[in-house]
Amino acid sequence: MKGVNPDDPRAQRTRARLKAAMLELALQQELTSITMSALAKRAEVNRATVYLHYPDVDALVTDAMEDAVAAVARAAALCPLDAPRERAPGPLVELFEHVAVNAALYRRMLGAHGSARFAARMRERLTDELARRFADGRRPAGWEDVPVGMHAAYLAGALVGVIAHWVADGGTSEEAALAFWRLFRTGCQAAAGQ
Amino acid sequence: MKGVNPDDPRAQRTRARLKAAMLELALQQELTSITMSALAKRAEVNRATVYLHYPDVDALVTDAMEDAVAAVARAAALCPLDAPRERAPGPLVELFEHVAVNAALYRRMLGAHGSARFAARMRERLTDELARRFADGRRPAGWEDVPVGMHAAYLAGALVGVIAHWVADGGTSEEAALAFWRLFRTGCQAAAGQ
DNA sequence: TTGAATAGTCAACACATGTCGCGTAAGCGA
DNA sequence: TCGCTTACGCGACATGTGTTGACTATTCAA
Repeated sequence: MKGVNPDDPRAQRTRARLKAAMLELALQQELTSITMSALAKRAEVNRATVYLHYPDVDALVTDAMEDAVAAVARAAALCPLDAPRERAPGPLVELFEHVAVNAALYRRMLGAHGSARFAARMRERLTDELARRFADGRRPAGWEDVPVGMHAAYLAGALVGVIAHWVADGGTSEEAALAFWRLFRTGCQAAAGQ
Repeated sequence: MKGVNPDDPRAQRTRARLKAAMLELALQQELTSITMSALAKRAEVNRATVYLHYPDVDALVTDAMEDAVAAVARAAALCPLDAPRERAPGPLVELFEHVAVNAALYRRMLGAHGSARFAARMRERLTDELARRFADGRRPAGWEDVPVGMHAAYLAGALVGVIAHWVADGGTSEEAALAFWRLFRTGCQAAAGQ
């Protein structure tokens, strides 16, 4: 990892091929068994070149999943808080559908042989997105005496926990989205009512 | 990792030395930079011997932290659900105090360069412990239409999320325990009241 | 106390890793 | 188009990894 101009078209192509190769390999084997050598070979890039862009496999994994993480964080922050308890809001359903489509990837990423960096990144993005939203005033009522960061971290962790449990155990995305929404929403409306 | 009798006193001594060496090294450097060679040297054990007990660094990390994980899971399952919202129950406070004492370790374990296996193990233990408790009938009211596993995974993830955020950001264990308890408890009592 | 079972040590192996310096060729500004 | 910059390929190097087989020493049972 020296300095490589990220805007150089050659560098962009190389990174794109490396990320594509990573996603292909991640579908076939555990992350811990994916080597820099195998990545370089599949991406048809010299092994030394990989280190010009990523210091290790984990960094490449995280970058390859960045779009997915951003989509999840955005969807989470878009959920209207006043949706009825019995019907999960659209963005949340779409979030779980996105995870369902890429379930094999998320299972690998969040599993025992997954990526600590990805999991940390996902929690962090979710926490930041929710904290920003709460700071904007759009925060569920009833927890004004809890720091915004804590509240955001609580919900971000809960979402990651439910996703990890769901992709490992199976079930439809509708069930998972509704279960999460009920767990969140009940506390929310109840707190407002007392 | 062939077969080694776990009860053999020689094997027990070796594992104890390896786990101690791991905890020492984990306080000094990132987990990703801890090598089997360094572990073997510090534990005064031959490098080849390490592989008789642990297939990789992550397995050793997880085993070294197993007692801590068990303590956390036990404490979480012991919390009385009817404790007042303004005062976190004893077991929860003790849980956060335990984490505070070992904050440096938890920060490493749950951070970006931490252990996916440890994080997954902790969530899993917490989920199992809570699910067992809920199955025993000691479950917060108001979520009967949510699968027990999902509920347990939600809370386990939330706890891990709060701990990760707290050890990264700082603050007293009392504050953290109370914040978590308020986040959980409000939803809980509110749900029962409607 | 003696002997069988086995955990540990040691040296050595093929392979992966991370990092060089050098040469080539793709990209960009004038 | 020309020339400078630099991403990339290539080969090589020291080090870490995971495994093996032979030897030593600890443990436990007869």
